[in-house]
Amino acid sequence: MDRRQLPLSALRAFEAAAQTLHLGKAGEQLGVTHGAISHQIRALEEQLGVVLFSRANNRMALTAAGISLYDSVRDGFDLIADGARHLSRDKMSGTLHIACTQTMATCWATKHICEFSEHYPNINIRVSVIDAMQTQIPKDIDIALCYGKPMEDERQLSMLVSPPLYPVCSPTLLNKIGHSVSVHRLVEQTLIHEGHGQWSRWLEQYKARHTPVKNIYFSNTSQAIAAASQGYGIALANSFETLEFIKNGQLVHCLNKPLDEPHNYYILRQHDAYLPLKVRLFEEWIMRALHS
Amino acid sequence: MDRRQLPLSALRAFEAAAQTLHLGKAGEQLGVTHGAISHQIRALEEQLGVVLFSRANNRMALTAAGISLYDSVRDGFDLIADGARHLSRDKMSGTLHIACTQTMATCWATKHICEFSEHYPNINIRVSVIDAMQTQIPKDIDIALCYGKPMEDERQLSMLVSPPLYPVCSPTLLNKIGHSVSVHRLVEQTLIHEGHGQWSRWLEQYKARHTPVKNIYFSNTSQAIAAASQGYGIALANSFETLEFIKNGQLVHCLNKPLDEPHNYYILRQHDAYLPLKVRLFEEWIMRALHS
DNA sequence: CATGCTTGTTATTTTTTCTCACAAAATGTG
DNA sequence: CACATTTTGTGAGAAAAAATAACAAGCATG
Repeated sequence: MDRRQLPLSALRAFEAAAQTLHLGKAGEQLGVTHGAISHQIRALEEQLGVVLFSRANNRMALTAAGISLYDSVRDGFDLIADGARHLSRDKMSGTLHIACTQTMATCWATKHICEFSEHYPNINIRVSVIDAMQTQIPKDIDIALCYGKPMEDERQLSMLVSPPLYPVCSPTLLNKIGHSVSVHRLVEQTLIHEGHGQWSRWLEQYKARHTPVKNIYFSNTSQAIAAASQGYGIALANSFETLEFIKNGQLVHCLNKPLDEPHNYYILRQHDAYLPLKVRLFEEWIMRALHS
Repeated sequence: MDRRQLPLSALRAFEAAAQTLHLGKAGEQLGVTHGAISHQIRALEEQLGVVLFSRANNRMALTAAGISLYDSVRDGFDLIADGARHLSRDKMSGTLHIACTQTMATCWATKHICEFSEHYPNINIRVSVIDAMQTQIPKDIDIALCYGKPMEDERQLSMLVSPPLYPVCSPTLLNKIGHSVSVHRLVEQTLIHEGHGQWSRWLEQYKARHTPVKNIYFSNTSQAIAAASQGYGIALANSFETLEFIKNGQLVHCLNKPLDEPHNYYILRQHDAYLPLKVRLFEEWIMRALHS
């Protein structure tokens, strides 16, 4: 029996008949007459070359082959019906456990997580903070938004965005230091670090031999950005992290010299063959947000 | 999505499209044009109220909902196709391990086992001997033919035949003792026992107070029958056990007084939810043999 | 033995599905 | 950039499949 020419309607009729063992009731289930069921079953038996029912004594009973086929068909249709049932937006439920870095939760992801939550009102969202540069995620996390060096792992879906880091500061500070500042003038300002050594690489990339005059170190980027937005110095951050601040006028790019970042935003998921729909939906949501 | 009105044709078209991500190729798989697939998918999306493909850039890609549905549909159809594939007689293979008592193998079951084997030439048969009155069967036995008191167990299928035991002897012996022999005359002959104390119950049922004159004891019924057929005395046996001997003229009923037997022929199977088709087929074969 | 229930069958009608032809949009190519 | 090619979408009509209605036949039950 070729997969591509399964007599599906006949199999559905057979299923109903096998369940009820009564052509009339089977027809009622499917909203047709007993004749329709009879036709379908006859055609099915002919096509398979196997007798599925014994019709002795005016009563239907499954043959061994019929029982065997019924097992398969019932379970197959159950699988399909369950799959179809859970597709519609209002029927989706359960909790989606998302994890992301502190910085992402503060700067970029919140907006998209909240919009996702509004769009799928019956999915409960729980957000946990994890460290950046994650390679494995805890068992209770469905999906994680990470930032770091791309890993080769099938569970890991690279988001293919590697936004460059720009020096940013408050507009006030930019006015003070002047708009067409040189690399050498820039590094005379307070540099706000966020723990990943990115300023060193930026300075190296732009051949800034000068040791920076003053440095402030934070443990994560959102703190660094907050400090920069309040005028305390110049931070290095990418457009995802600074998007809202720049829109609000709290931050500006103070030099058009990006750090080419080998780091990436990526998604980590549990390694399940059957990824739950809610996980796939969130992934799709994030991907769409990134590419628009 | 109600189980009884799944749009099966549309789901099959969807499956092909999801696999190929190309309406033309999907149509080719199913032997239709791309237009047919397009119609079906459109109808499916409308009925489910869910977008299954993103059609941006002249290229099809599954949405999250589409992936989820595809998982279900693919596996569901696989299940059904596999079930249908294994139905036809010449495609069945593997080994069926049957067990029965020594007596059954000698007297009754052999014929049916061999005819079954001829009818399903690709199923290998292995027959093992087990003790009668079995309540559990070894793990490597697929199905067992037993004889004993009916047990209440879901794995046990009573065959509902409880054939009465008749006194039988060779025709020569019957001529010697006379055709219209009384119970009291009968028990003056050599009684051939087979280890289950059935003669005692027969004598009790027919109020034969006389202690039988001579007794021979065998450990199983086939030995007792062989002895009786060779004229050594009178055995008690049922029609299943004596069928061939009576047909051949080696044995005759020597008195029309049956022992009402509380024992039964029954079938024991492994307790699997999915009983393999070959097991069901053999069971069906035996049941049909019994009721015809 | 008659009545009711169940399955089977045939001709016909209804519904579904498919095709064909063309449209629209995007991609790749010279 | 124009043009051929590829791919999906669509609508009317054709083809195919499925369902119906009405009746036949077999069996069971009372």
